[in-house]
Amino acid sequence: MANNTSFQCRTLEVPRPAPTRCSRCAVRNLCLPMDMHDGEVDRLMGILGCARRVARDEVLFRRGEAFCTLYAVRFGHLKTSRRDHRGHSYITGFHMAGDLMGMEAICTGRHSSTAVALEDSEVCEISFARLQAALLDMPELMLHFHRAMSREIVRDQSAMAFAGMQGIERLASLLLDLSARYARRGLSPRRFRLHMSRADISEHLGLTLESVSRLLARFRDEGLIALDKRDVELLDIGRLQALTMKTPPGRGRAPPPVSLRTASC
Amino acid sequence: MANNTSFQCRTLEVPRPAPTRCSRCAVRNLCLPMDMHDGEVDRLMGILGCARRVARDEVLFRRGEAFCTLYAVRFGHLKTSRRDHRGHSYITGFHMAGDLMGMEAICTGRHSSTAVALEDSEVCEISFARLQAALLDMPELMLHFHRAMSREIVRDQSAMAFAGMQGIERLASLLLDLSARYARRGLSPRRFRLHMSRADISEHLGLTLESVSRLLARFRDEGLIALDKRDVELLDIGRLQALTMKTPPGRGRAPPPVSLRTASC
DNA sequence: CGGTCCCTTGAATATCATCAACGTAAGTGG
DNA sequence: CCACTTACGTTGATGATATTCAAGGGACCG
Repeated sequence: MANNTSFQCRTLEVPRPAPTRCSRCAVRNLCLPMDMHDGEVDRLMGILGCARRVARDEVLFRRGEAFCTLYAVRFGHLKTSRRDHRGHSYITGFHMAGDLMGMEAICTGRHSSTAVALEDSEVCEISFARLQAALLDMPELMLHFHRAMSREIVRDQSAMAFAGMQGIERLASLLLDLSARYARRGLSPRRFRLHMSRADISEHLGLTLESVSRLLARFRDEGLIALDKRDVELLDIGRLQALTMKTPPGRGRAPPPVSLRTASC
Repeated sequence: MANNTSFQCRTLEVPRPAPTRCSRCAVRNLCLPMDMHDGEVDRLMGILGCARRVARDEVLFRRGEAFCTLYAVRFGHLKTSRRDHRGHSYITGFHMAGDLMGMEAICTGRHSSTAVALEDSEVCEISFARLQAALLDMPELMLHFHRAMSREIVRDQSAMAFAGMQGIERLASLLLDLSARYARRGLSPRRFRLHMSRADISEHLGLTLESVSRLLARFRDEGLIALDKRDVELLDIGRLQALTMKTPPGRGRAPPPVSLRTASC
C-alpha cells in the first residue's frame, strides 16, 4: 500500500494504496463490461485515482459537497442518506462491492446525499471529468455507464414501493434484496451479516427502530430466520417471498405474466 | 401533421406529425443544453424520430417491452407504474412537458415500468442507439444526458422519503412538488389541475384512495387549498410547507445548514 | 333511465408510532 | 478487577393514524 501522489487526492489523512488495478480487481466484472479485454482495461488507469480506504463511520462524501468523483466500492459496506424537508433523515441505499456511488450528484455538481461506511471499506475513486472524456473514445464503456445509472434508477424506483407496503413486507423485501445481491456476488444468499444498525434499517424502510426490532423478533419466532445480533440466516426463503407477495386476506394474486409485445426496432 | 415515413416508427396506427423540430419546441430548454446553438440543435434531427401523439389512457410503453427509444414529453401528462412482488402496482412518477421517460429500461433493454397518458399528450421519440452514437461527437450533450439521468435518480430518491412520512406529509409533498415543477415551466405554482385520479395519487403516495380523499378534504376544510374536482389552488403554500416539515409535536427541527466543505478538485 | 366511473364519507379494526423501561455488551478509568 | 458510561437492541403499554368494508353521491354516457 505505497503512498501514491501522482494523482491529486482530496485529503491526505488516510494512507493511500497503490493506484487501482482493475484487471486484478475482485469486482471487475461488476464495474466494467464483461467483454472488455485487458488492453482496454489498462487504458482506464488514466481515469482512476487511487483506491481510498474509508474507516467505519467515516464520511466518504457529504451532502452539499462539490462533486468531482464517482466511487466504486471495492469491498466493505456503506450507506447513503438524505434529509427530507422536515430535516428527518432517511437512508437511500446500502452499498457493497461493485456498487457505483455518487451518481445523484451529477445533475447539480453537488452531492445531495451523504455516504458513510458501515465497516472498514475501500472504494475506487473515478474522476468524473476524466470518465466523461474517456467515454467519448469508448462506446462500450459509455453504454456500460448508462446501464449503471439506469440500474440505480430501477433500484430507487423499487425502493419507492416501500411506501405502499406494511412493515412486515418492507422488512422481508429488504432481507430478500440483500440476499439476492450477495448471491450475485457469489456469497451465500442464506447467511449474511446485517452490517447496518437497526436504526439504519428503520430509516431505510420508513419504520421506527422499535418496529424493526419487533418484526425481526417475529420473523425469528415464526421460524423464518435465525438471528444472532446482526448475523441472520434465512431459514425459509419461500415463505419470506410469500410475505412480500400478500398481506390482504383473500386476494393475493400472482403477478401477471410479463407482456412481451415485440417491437419492430 | 403530415405523415412522415422517413424514420421507422413502431406502430402505424397513430397519424404522424412532421419530424420534431427542436429549435422551435416549446420545451427545448428543458430537453437540451441551454447554450446549444441552433446549428448544433439541427444536427439532432438525425437522432429524433417523429413526434408521437398518445391519447388519454393509451399506453406509451409497457413493462417487458423491448426498449429502443427514450421519450421526451412535448406536452400533456403521463404516469409510469410498476408492480411490486405481490402484484400490487404503484406509480413511480408523473411526467409533464420536458420530462425524459424510459431511462429505467436502459439497464436491461426492456421496460420495467408501464407508461400511460393521463390526457392527450405528445412525446418526442429519441432512438437510444442513435443517441448513443451522437453523444460520442457531442460532449456537452453527453453531459446533459448524464445530468438528466442523475436528475431522475434524485427525483426517485426523493420519492423514497414517502415511506417514512405520514399521509398528510406525503400529500403536501406531492402538491408542492407539482407546484414547483409547474413554476419551473412558467406556469402558475398556485393553481393547477391534478391530471391524475385519486387512485393514481394514492398509488403514488402508498396510501389508499380513501385516505387521499379524506386528506384532500382536510386540506380544504383547513383552508390550505381550494378544491374543485381535479382543480386545485394552493391557498397557503407556507403552511403546506410547514406540514412537510413537522409532524412530531415538540421537536420540529429546522433542516441544518448545508455543509460546503470545499473539496480541492 | 340505468349504468359506470370516480369520488366522498362513515364506522370498525389493524397497524404502527410513541413513550418508557430494561437488558446486554463493549469500553473507560479508577 | 470493578464501577460507570455509552451504544445498541428488546419489550411492553397506549394512542394516533391509516386501512378495510360499506354505503352513497354526482357526473357522464349510451
